[in-house]
Order: sequence, then C-alpha cells, then structure tokens
Amino acid sequence: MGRSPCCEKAHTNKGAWTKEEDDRLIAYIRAHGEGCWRSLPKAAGLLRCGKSCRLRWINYLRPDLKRGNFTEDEDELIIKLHSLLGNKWSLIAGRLPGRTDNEIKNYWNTHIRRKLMSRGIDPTTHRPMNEATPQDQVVTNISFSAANSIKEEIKNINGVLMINSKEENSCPGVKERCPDLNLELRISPPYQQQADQEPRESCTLCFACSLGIQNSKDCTCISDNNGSIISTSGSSSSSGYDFLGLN
DNA sequence: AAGATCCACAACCGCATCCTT
DNA sequence: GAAGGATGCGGTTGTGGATCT
Repeated sequence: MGRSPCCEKAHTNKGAWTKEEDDRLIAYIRAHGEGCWRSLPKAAGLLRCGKSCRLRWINYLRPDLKRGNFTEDEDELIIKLHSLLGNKWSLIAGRLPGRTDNEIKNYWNTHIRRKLMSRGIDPTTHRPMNEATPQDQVVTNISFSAANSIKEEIKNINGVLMINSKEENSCPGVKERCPDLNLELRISPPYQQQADQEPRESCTLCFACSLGIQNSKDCTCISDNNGSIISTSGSSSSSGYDFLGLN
C-alpha cells in the first residue's frame, strides 16, 4: 500500500529558489501565517512541494534569522550542546536564537568537526581520539577556550550534570588528562524520588526544561492548573529517567 | 587562462512522530 | 486502538564559488 507522496512530483519545481518564488512565499506567510504547508504551495501559487516551502521559510526567509558567521561563543555553545545532546540539531538550534538546525548541522560538519579534530578530540564522542571509552559510564570531554564561562552555564543545569573540574573533581576513578584544556562532564540520571515517597514541595526540572526547552516533547514535568511546573514525572523504568526520550 | 579539486551551504529524501478521524 | 495524513528531523546530495595546479 504505502503512503501517498507529499506532493505531485511531476508538477513541482526543484532546485534553487528564484527571487520570485521567495517573494511569493514571504507575501503569503505574511498574509496568512505559517502552517498548512501541504496546501500552502497551491494557495500561494507556487509550484513547490509543501516540505520545500517550509524548509525554505525556516532556513532562509524567516525574518528573525541571524545571517553571517558564527561567533566564537556560538561555536563553543554548539560544541557543548552537541556533547550533551548529540546530533539533535533542532534542540541545539533552539538554544541559539536566529540559527536554524540546518545551518548548525552544516556548520558542524564543515567547521566544528575539523576544529575538534585539530584539537585531538573525537567530534562524535567528544573524547580524546586515542582514548577508549569505559562502557559503564558516559563521560563527555569538552575542550573549551572559554571553559570558565561555560562551566558557569552548565552549573545552571541543576540535578542533571555533575561537573568534574580541577577544583571540583572528587571522582577518584577519573584521570585528569589535559588540566588546562579539558573540562570533563559526567552525565548521570538526576536524583529520582522513590515511588512511595511523598512529593517534595520543590523539585528538580526535567532535563529538557533545565536546558530551557520548556513544553517540549521531551519535557517530563507535571504542571499545575496555572501551567507552573510542580514536579517531574518519573517513569517506571529502573533508572526512572528517560534521557531525552531515548529509553 | 583553463581545468581540477575542494569547500560551503541550500535543498532533497526518507523516516519518525504527532495529530486527527 | 487503528489508520492515514501532516509535520518535523536528521542524513545525504547537488551545485556554485573559491582555490589550487
């Protein structure tokens, strides 16, 4: 059976967008807003597939986009977020106002990968390239030129990350490699209440909310009638925590 | 100057997830 | 709960410009 194609391929343009097509798309979205991508091309008089229109708008035409080179701060933030989130480009983009997932993905593949490799860091694991990864723990190494400021930012992610730095390192099993260069992060499940315990008045945010991605699909927080977060909903798994829904 | 190669990025494709009926 | 459509996401490709030989 299979799915019907998202558009009639025989009657759609492909390839680079023309100025006229851009203008039509912009004018239509200004008048009617985003959404209904499937019907948009016809309504806007475009011979394009809805997905193509959406992509063009999100990645290129949106007025709030920040064009131009990435700053050093953005570089480091992308590296840090990638070490935490992996190839979740949309989540990473959500933390970089004016940048799109596609843009960040391209930038990662063309610039940052090379940058990390030149530092001797595996861009996939964020660990030094010649080091084996222990199987029973996830330790992410990030090399920062601005390690201190980023440490401050990571400290805000309460309950999720334990930072091992030179001053804070209390883990005897972790060997310090490049003390001036690497900041090791240990990612571990946050503190989880026992099921039979009474809920506490104050609680920790879920991982998504702690990253500032409230109300995302990854959010496991429970809200009250006012929309205020009152608790995180534990799962019934042994670890009790669905790390970004990866369980 | 011309061809070859590399690089950056826009765009496409297929799959996953969400939403509606 | 199932089915099908709509939308979102991430991997990959195509293409134009820059650089090298």
